[in-house]
Amino acid sequence: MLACLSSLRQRYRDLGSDLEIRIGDPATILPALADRYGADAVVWNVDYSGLAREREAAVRTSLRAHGIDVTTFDDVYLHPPGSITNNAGDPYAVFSYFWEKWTAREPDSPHPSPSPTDLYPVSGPELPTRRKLGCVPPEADVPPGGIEAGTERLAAFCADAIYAYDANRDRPAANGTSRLSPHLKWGTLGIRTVREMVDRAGAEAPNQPGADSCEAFARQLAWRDFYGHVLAEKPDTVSTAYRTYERPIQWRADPDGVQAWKDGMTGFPIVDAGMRQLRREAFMHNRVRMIVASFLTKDLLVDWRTGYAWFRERLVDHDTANDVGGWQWAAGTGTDAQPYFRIFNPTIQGERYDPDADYIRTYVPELQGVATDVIHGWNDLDAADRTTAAPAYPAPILNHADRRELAIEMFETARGGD
DNA sequence: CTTCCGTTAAT
DNA sequence: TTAACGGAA
Repeated sequence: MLACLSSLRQRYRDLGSDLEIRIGDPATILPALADRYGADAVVWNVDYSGLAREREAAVRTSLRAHGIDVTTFDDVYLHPPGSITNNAGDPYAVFSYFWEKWTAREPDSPHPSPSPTDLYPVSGPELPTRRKLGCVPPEADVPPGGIEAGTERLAAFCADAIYAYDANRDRPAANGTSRLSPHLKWGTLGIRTVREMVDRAGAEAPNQPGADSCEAFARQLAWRDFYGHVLAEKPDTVSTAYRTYERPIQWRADPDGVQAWKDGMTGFPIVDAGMRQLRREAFMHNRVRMIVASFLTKDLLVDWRTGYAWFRERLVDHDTANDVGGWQWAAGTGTDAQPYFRIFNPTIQGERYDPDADYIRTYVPELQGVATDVIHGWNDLDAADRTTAAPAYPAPILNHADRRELAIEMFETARGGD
């Protein structure tokens, strides 16, 4: 966020103005600023979460009371929440049909930047420090932020890696994802610009697999729009289940298990690698996000909201709609008709998506010199062999097969069975 | 025009 | 298991 503010401030300075930064209640600060500069109107892009909408309503009321006009734009999504419905006019609860409608719809072109006339010579307080903002995690090694970094990342991705996206996207060691999520979250890339570049890459694709790969990436942009639709339609789903069961799901309290999960000390290598990447980089590969989410909810049997809160605190790309959507999907309380008993096996996931265990070794130093089959077989090794292979790495903290049975039972009970 | 199935497919 | 569709009733 600080890198983004710094980048935006530089843009205004280059134009002979500045960015004025205030911290506090926008319903008080914005009318005061508008008065001070004699502004007729305040303009912003709409945010769609429940809290954001409450905030906006308060700011709007306050500005109107001061006789100041408000204009808002839909800028976050390609197709704004509510704009895509099923044939009955209702919101979609399943992605695949949403995707059909989404692809059939012509997207807007990028909007031109406002022309810089009548800029004021403002001077606000300096950027706050990470420490002053209470940044968590202060130690994380985050990628460069800001408009320039975002533009560079998009250009680099669309020039090359996007053609291998479909082949690499589920291989965390390949690092083949776009890494655009922080820029989409912080607004340092416009979604229409992203879509335009992706479409252009698709049109210029050297072959059919390349074009299909670009479409596979566009599908991820559609997921983002989909979860935006879902959250705007049901803002309560930030804290309550999208799908309700007959009885409340009996999640467990397991503070030790949750701590091991957060620390990357569960003894399931792919889970631990993901959780440590999160601490180290404030980022996690998306395939691994699904694996760790399944582990928390279906192996530790802990409420998805505990996991969501941790992601919200640690992820540089935390986005309410995406993270709530993803967590509820993994927990079996969300959109997309899924058999509730579909539970990830962390060992099989590790073998399938990190076959050479390179991702695991990158983030779990205790396993650095350990053979691939020993890493993937960690669950079945006996204690003596574990100690020999990697004395500092923990034994599995639970039995997946047992927990899988308990998870199924937990959902059977919630459905109203015995 | 509404409701009732059969079909399809699901990060 | 179930949303969504679409043709049949």
